Amino acid sequence: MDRFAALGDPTRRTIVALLSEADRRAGDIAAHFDTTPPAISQHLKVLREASLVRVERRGRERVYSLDPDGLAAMEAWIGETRRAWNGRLDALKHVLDGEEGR
Amino acid sequence: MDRFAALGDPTRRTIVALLSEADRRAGDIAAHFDTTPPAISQHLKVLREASLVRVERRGRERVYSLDPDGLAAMEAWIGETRRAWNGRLDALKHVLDGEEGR
DNA sequence: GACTTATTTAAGTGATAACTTAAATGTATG
DNA sequence: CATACATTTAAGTTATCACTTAAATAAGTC
Repeated sequence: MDRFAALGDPTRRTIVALLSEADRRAGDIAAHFDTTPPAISQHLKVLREASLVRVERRGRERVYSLDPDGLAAMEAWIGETRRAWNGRLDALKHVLDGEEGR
Repeated sequence: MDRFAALGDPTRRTIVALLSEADRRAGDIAAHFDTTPPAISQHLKVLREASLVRVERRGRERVYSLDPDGLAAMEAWIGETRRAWNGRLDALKHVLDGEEGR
């Protein structure tokens, strides 16, 4: 599952938001939801594989933290796409202003 | 289906990229893929409902264009999430520098 | 070392998403 | 106005996803 699909699930998006505030143990993350720990564990696996979060074993606990690289890559894709569109808009403006030759 | 889920599908992401380059008729979009026109039409419906693209009827054709507001909202969410994380990082740096009281 | 605690892995189920073909809608054209 | 064209809607199928419960793994505690 790619990064965008990973963030397509609202539960996973909430997890990412939680981790943007603070690193958290798996159990603490699960406590934020109505679902069972295994369900959250599976979501965390998806986020891990998408390089959106990282884990660190600490004793019998696992502490999750945000992996900013994954989010940065998504933001970059969207930003580039928007910039391409904006570029077209600017080109149109120039035409309307009679500046197409410059 | 929310915006993030809409962009979770690779075909739809390609459609968005195509529309960032130029407005296109539904049939031209479909021609870029191996799938049938109905499949693309369904993808376009999802993108429309997510406010990621817009349609304009032109005779018997429908011209699709990017709706930058949807992309902007996604970029904003990611940006804010990343900023929150960076903020924590900065706070940590201050602590390490012995500036936690300021 | 048995027992509890934290988390994951396994296996199975129901919902949904993406595709297909066929039919419907609406517009241009001879 | 009959026919072709562009696109969508409908209906059905298959694969995938998110969930559940049960079992496994691993690390602390008495």
